[in-house]
Amino acid sequence: MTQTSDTTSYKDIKQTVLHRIRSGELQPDTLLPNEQKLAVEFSCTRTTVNRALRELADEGFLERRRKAGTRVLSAPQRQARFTIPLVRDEVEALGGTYRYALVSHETQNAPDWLAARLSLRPDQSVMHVRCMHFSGNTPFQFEDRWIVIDSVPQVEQADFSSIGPNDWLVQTVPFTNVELTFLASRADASLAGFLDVTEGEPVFTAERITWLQGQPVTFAKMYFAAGYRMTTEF
Amino acid sequence: MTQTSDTTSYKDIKQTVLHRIRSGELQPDTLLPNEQKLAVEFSCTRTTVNRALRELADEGFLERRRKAGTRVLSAPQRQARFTIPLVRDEVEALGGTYRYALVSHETQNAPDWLAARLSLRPDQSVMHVRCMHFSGNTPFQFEDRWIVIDSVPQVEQADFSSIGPNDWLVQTVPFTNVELTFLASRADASLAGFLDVTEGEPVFTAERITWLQGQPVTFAKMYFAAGYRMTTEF
DNA sequence: AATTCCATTTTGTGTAGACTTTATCTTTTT
DNA sequence: AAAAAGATAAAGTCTACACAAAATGGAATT
Repeated sequence: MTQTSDTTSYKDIKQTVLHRIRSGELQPDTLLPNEQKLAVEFSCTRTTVNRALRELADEGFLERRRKAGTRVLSAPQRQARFTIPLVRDEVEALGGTYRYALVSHETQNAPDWLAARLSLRPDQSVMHVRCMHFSGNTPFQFEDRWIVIDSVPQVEQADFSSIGPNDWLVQTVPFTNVELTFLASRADASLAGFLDVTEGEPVFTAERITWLQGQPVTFAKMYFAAGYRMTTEF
Repeated sequence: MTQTSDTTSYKDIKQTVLHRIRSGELQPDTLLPNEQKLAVEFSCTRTTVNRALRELADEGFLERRRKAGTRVLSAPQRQARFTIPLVRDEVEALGGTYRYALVSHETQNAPDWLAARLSLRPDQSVMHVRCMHFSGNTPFQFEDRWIVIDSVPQVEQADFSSIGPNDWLVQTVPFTNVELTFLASRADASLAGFLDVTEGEPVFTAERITWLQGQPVTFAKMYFAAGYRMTTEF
């Protein structure tokens, strides 16, 4: 179907099975025929069927268990996949010109709440960086970030006046584990000033904790300008 | 490594390659050896290497192009996977007792903004349902939903006094396409009453548009109680 | 100098078959 | 009846090989 070729591809099978689910031909909780039988039906090998069903299971449509078989999930575990863009990319994708400005940075002992959050010893020192991201001259995001110096000692040589701490970290410790949280917070006087909104306004906020092989690397709060919407399709 | 067997599995290869990336042995933008060579290195077939690299590319670590080869992504396209839970499950996972209450429902012509949003004809009628989700006696979420009757005619027989519109829709048209948006909004007087917060407070809000094979099915705004946090790890 | 064309390399995907792992079901034993 | 043991079915994964598709880099042509 998809290609001009005459063989049945795993993509064809995915599409067909998905169609059967959506049309109601395959009811939720129904058991599918086993791979062997589907292979006969689609006149292809079991390998091909396996890949199709495996991917559909990955995508949250099916549940597969050895010996038990493959069944249609009744409450589809649909998963949204957010691709978290870098601020620069996001601004540019929206047609703006990206501009970065450092607000402040200083090294200090980890405040208690941060030490607790990241499981730091109370004496560990962190670099506190605050900065702004603009789209043209419009505030886009205010970033409030702490970086654990023991985890990234090079940070003491970093020059955050020209490069944002996020960009710097992505370049320096690119592959990390992340805990991401979205919430709505309230603009206090200071934040209202940075984002050019009225004090008390709702602000879409993302918190991000980053770990490198079990070591806490950074905690960031990102406050987005009024009207910001984080959207995804799936 | 993972198993007791003596063959190299695609999981071993994934782990090894990922480790080489994290440790800096494979720098961003570096080209990996081709599948043939890796197969020799890991003494397995190219098929096995292919699966490992394909999955790592899926997960956003690598970029693969025919003829060009496989390279480490410099700005890892890490994707957050949010599993969107049903409200009931979410409340129960947090240790609460789920309770549902219908606030209002009525059939009407689609308001202009909704017709525009969902590409409806101005005369198409929709069912407007408002309801509350509680954790014990604490407000958890206020749901404001429109359902396109032409797309789901059965909705006219549905009894939303006992079952939530989301649960009903999941049962009725389980497999759909979704556009999901997160934002921060401001509690107006009515919403403040429902969620038991002060008027003007920030409210974490999710909007969800659902399509069934190109047909708009439903638009929902979900307003979460104060302090709500949507978290994911990846 | 630019463009078109083509060979080659690399990933993408299919076939055929084997062995492995796990969970379920059945049977047997307690 | 309950618990333990064993048979078996289904998915999971690997090997070995083949051909397809894409895109790149260089050669040929304009």
